[in-house]
Amino acid sequence: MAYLEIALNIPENQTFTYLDLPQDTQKVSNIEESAQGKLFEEKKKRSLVNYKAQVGKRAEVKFGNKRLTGIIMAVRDKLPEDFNLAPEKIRTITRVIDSQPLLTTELLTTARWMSDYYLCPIGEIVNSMIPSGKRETDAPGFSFVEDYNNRRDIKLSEEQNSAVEKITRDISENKIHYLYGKTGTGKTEVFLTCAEKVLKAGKGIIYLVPEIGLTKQAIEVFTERFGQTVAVLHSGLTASQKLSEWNRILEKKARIVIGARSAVFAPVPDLGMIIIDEEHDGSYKSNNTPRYHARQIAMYRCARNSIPLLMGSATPSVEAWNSISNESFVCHKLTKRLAGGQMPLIKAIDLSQHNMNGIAISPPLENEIRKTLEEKRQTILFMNRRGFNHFYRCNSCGFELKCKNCSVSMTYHLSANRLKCHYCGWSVTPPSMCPNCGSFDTGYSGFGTEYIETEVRSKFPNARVVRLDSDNLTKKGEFDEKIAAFKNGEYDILLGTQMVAKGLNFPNLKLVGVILADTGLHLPDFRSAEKTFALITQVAGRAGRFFPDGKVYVQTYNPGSAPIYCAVKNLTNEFYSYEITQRKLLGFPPFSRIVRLVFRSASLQNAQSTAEEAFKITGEYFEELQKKFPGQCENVEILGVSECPLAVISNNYRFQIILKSDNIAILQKIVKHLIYDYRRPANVYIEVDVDPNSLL
DNA sequence: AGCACGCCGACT
DNA sequence: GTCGGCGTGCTC
Repeated sequence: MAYLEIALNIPENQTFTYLDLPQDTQKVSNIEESAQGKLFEEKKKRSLVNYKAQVGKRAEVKFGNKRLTGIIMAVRDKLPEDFNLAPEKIRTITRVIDSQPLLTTELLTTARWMSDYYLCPIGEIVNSMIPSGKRETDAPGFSFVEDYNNRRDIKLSEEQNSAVEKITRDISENKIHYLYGKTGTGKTEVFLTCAEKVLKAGKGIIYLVPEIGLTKQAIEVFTERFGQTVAVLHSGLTASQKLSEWNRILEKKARIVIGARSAVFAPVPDLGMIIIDEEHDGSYKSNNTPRYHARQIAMYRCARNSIPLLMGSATPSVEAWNSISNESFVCHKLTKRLAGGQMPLIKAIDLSQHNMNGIAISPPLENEIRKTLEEKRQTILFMNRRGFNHFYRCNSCGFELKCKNCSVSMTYHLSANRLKCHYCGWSVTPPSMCPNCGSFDTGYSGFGTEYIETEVRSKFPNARVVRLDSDNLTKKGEFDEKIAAFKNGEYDILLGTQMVAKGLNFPNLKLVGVILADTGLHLPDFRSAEKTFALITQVAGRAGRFFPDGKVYVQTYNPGSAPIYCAVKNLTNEFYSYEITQRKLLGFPPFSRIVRLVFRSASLQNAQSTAEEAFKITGEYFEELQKKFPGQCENVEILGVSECPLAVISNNYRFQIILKSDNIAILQKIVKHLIYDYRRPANVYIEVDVDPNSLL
């Protein structure tokens, strides 16, 4: 009799023990499968086939009175010594689903590490790794370009060649390489050539792109280059299609996996390299449990497999820039623009110099749009995130009120008529007189996207306007359709959020307008400057690449703020050294580590009181640890309880506690104690976010 | 996560 | 007197 340890997708930090089915009901060998022929196929369709139990396969079990699918974590012939459940309670599994393990031992090791690091039950981890497909299908997820011989001969520049040479010099060494170069300097070609070399050495590759970067064109580039050996994992695939791609990878039929965040779990045998394109992109961080960062997982897998990790971006994350500076990443620079494109004219429009009462488009931008329309060329207007918050601002001097403790913008709360810091909870009554210049002309800033659309349509009644944001994109493929239509010249003005900022080339585009660069800047979030800088720089880079006579207009109330000034003037080094100094000063990553706890509930009282109880528990446990391990817990800060900047999301009230330290292990220990040894009220959900990407 | 069990308010 | 609210606890 074999006992199976099974991880189920439930929010409990434990596995469950089941009995394996008796041997004679198992269909083990392939010979048997083919001999049984039709009968086997029929049974397979009706999900009646059972396979030999093995670690990494899925098993169907009865749990309580429902059917669940779990992952086999261990197969044992005896119960463990410390097993303290009545043996008669152990049930027998319904069946083993897979003929071959879906999770390799390498991935199971990664899963256990993730469970510890991200403080998430192992069952939830392994279930987030595998595609949720129930049955395999033969339908491919995309169409192949059949011809291998079709490959164009691409000549690399000297810079590109030298980068490839250095990166692939030793591919059995765990080095982290960073390919830094502005848009248009040919990073993709370096990535592809490195991938090709690793492939030739008989090893597999994972190539990660941001969610919105995984477009039809991107997939075409890959399949054209590598043909059948490419597997694509993207959100457009059905669960079964994902599963069949997964199996092609396991069987080594596909050796290059391209995909968004979750493709970092691809079960590539003999993995030889992981490549992360657009490393700075926020979509690499998962926004639900487990809240992992694909870069972190990639680092772990590469270290364990002793293989290189290759990342690249024109606007590295501040963490990455810091690692480049202190030489823990090996940097390779690309400086020459290949297609001869040039930086477009970038101009900041200081909104405090214009009467912006009730309008979002300043006269200079309006004039430029008009000119562009007259020339029968196209305009893109970028709106940042929906303006959800209001910030105190002086209309005379542009002064904005920031928290004295945290240096983040204070958010106005109408109900309490107070300005609050969402980071530490400190609050003040809004001053009627500007503390900077004494003016009484103070107010609150913030735009809505619908409002801007209305304004554009009324200012340019004859222009054909299309809006692209995640709110109005419900149907799959609608994004591609609208983009294609704009490219075709069916529209004159494209209104979009950041999703339009990347990887798009429009031959007839002339003008790019950023409606309000400050929106991002004002978010009470330590990454807001970095994000603002990256957005403007990326927009400008794309623009210059595809339309040499193009113009980029950046509207702002803070033309002098570091991220906006540096982005507009193309002062990259200056921006990063400024931002790194700021982070050091305020003790933010990469100079500290953060774990964020969010308590959400439909009941405000429950959310708040649970957060306060948790605050007490973590505080007490921290004191205990201090006594037990003196000297190790010097730099721990527990901040809270405060309302989240996004205080209500889909009718759930949100409160947060922020734990900060330079020692992540201590924070993990404290939070582990809270979430696994304390029973929260059932109607309060605790989000645990290790290394949060934002504090909203 | 679901789902059952169990103890207090408004109704045929 | 019941029907049903959702708070607490368990599932191998």
